[in-house]
Amino acid sequence: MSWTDERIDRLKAMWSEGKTASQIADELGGVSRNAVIGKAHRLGLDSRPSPVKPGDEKGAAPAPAAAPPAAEPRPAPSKVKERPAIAAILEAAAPMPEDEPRPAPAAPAPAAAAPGKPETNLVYRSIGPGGFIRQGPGEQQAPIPPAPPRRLVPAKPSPEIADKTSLLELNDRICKWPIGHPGEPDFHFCGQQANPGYPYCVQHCGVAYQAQLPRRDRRPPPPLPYGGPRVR
DNA sequence: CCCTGATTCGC
DNA sequence: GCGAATCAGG
Repeated sequence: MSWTDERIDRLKAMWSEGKTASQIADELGGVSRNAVIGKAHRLGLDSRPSPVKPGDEKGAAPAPAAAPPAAEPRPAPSKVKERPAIAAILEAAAPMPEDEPRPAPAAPAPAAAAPGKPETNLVYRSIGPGGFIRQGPGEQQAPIPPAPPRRLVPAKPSPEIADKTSLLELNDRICKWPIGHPGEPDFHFCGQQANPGYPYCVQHCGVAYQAQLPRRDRRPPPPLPYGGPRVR
């Protein structure tokens, strides 16, 4: 597999959505997690919290009196990873200056919502059975770093069709909107009268067909063929 | 062990 | 440019 423009776009999108490299690799298919990470870096996508990158490092506060070891050149190719003795000494010698101006603990934490600013525009776009979120074409990264609190709900069919509509009962006149997840005991379909010409009822058409933003080259919409997060 | 992302380096 | 191998933290 090669990195076509299309695949690169998808990579960028998913990367900025916060998908893990593994997820992205899975959805793109044909590439490994490493390939995704490698590509992301080559593209200059912003790096994400990595377990191995604490952020800052030494240099910010060198040991007070101790020595500036002046970047010891990597010595022998020995397999020794660190020398515990040295590490311990450095650690002990650096009693953490901590002269930073601490914010007063009494400072109120208004958190997300500033008083004068009512949340103007929510960016939730849609949550279909796949539960995906769309945003304007211009917006590159999701303004929702914390995972959206979406959670699929039991979603009962209306009382009139309390008896579940099974796969075998589907025809082109009834809504085929899936309720639940395939394989689960109560998985069934909406079963309402379908919106003529569409596979779903009016309500579910409203969910399934979002107003398409003016987009010249249409991107394949959701990476999720079906499914969404399983609710357990 | 599993997961994660970062980096290296031969191709 | 690509990505497997490797590293290293959670």
